Amino acid sequence: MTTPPSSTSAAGTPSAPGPDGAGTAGGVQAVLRALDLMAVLTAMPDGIGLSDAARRAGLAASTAHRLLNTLANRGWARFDSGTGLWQVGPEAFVTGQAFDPARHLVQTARPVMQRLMERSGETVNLAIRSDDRMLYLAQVECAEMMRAFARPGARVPMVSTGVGKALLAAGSLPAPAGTETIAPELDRIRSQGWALDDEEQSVGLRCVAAAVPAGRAGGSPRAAISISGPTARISDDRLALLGRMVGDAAAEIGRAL
Amino acid sequence: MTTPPSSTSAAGTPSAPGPDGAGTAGGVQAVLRALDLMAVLTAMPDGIGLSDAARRAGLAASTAHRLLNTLANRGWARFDSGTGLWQVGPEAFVTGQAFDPARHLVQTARPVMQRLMERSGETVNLAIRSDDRMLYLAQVECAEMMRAFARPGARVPMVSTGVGKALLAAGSLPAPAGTETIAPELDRIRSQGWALDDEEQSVGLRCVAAAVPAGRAGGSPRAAISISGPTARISDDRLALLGRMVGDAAAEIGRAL
DNA sequence: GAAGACCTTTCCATTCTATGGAAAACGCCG
DNA sequence: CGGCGTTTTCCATAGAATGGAAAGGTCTTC
Repeated sequence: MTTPPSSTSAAGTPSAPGPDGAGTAGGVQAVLRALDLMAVLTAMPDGIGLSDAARRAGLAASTAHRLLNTLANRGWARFDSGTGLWQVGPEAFVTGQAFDPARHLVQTARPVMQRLMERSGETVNLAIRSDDRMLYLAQVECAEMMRAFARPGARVPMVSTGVGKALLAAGSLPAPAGTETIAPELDRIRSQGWALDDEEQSVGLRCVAAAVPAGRAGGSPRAAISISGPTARISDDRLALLGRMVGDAAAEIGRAL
Repeated sequence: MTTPPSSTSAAGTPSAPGPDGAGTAGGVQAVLRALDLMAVLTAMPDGIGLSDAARRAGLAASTAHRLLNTLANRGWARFDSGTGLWQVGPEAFVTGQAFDPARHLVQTARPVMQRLMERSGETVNLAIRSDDRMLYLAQVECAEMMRAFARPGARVPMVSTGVGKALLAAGSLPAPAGTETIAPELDRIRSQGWALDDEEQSVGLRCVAAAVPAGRAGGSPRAAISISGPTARISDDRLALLGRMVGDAAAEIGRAL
């Protein structure tokens, strides 16, 4: 059940949730602080010490200590007694897997991505829009070890990446700041069917991308896939071929949805 | 559960009172409640209404409303205005990807898993121990559409699954309750090099599994991989062959770590 | 079409809870 | 050993979270 326009199970359709208390900016303070600590742990996947984490989150050490222990009690953070550092815990992974696009999209896209990787010989990525950036959901790496830059979970700007531009050209709304500056390029993308990121995101790295058509007709695309590799391999004379391949794969994923 | 910083004080002070306030059981109440709500969202990946979520978390509707909005402000929950339901948000996915084993283990294991899937023709899973259960981290699905039962993020008992028994046989500690009852089977697993789950976890589903040797010598294994498929295809006369394949693949992953 | 049922959202006085400073345990290095 | 940075505990206070009640919606039923 993807998006039935108006049919709801039983409840009255609520409007968008607004901030609850005008006095409490953003919500419940203790929860916001705990989430900020989780963000700190996310930024330091190898672990971080208590006082360091407290500093980065702008908290007193005793407060950070209490909050981290609270998070650990539910498995969202964990204390590595070997290194003496705090890390993201297993529950965060479990819950992250329940993020809807990660379940459905990745599930159906991965086989197609795998075949695309085999045919093109390059790493293939899947991303969706999240706010004004692109969020990488999955990756199928090519054999050529060429440390990719965007791991799943990473976010990148829309206007400087293949996946982002492909989605913008397909009419993703609202248009983020800076879209105007690449309007001509978006036109070209629409006519040729694929987008190019020519070392704009990472030096030496080129990406060829295409938007995944929305499952339901009339819907606007939410995801895009890309082939990425060193400029040496993604050469000018291969662009058209790779563009066709990524476009076909994107269409195939769209059909499978 | 994770190990909170230990205060293993063998020295002088007689530690009378409970740690960090006997009044605050488990930690900061508001945070615990918010995490409970996240667990509710995790259990209902397709979304859940506010009052339903409040009921399941044992909270007043107004409290749940406030906490969900707080979570949404940081992107951990999201309100789908189409369905009027609350879901896990993108930040949970981002943070979940920072869970250490998901980064390293999956990264290095996936190519090997892919090859194992191609050679065996069956779905391949990777799991680690989390508390007293096995947590599935990654999956490489076979072409034969055979809806697998364990998606990444799912947790299963150790004593009734291939991956769990393989890890127990390899000496994972502490031994969970019920280990004694399968002691003979563990002996067999050790001698033959692979474990079998014969429809114990899911009817009609057989798994052949092996533990991934620890990266560092002397360390105890933390992960295991399995081949799983319908009993019809994982037939008795293929068991030995599949067992050898999964054992070889596990060894290869261990070497690559 | 009006009443009813149910869910969501806002508001606010009260109470309980989170807070952070201080000091105590701990570990490290010179 | 003595000093320093860190982690951990404790506690009085301030302030934040709480939940009941009521308002605002939507869909159903009669």
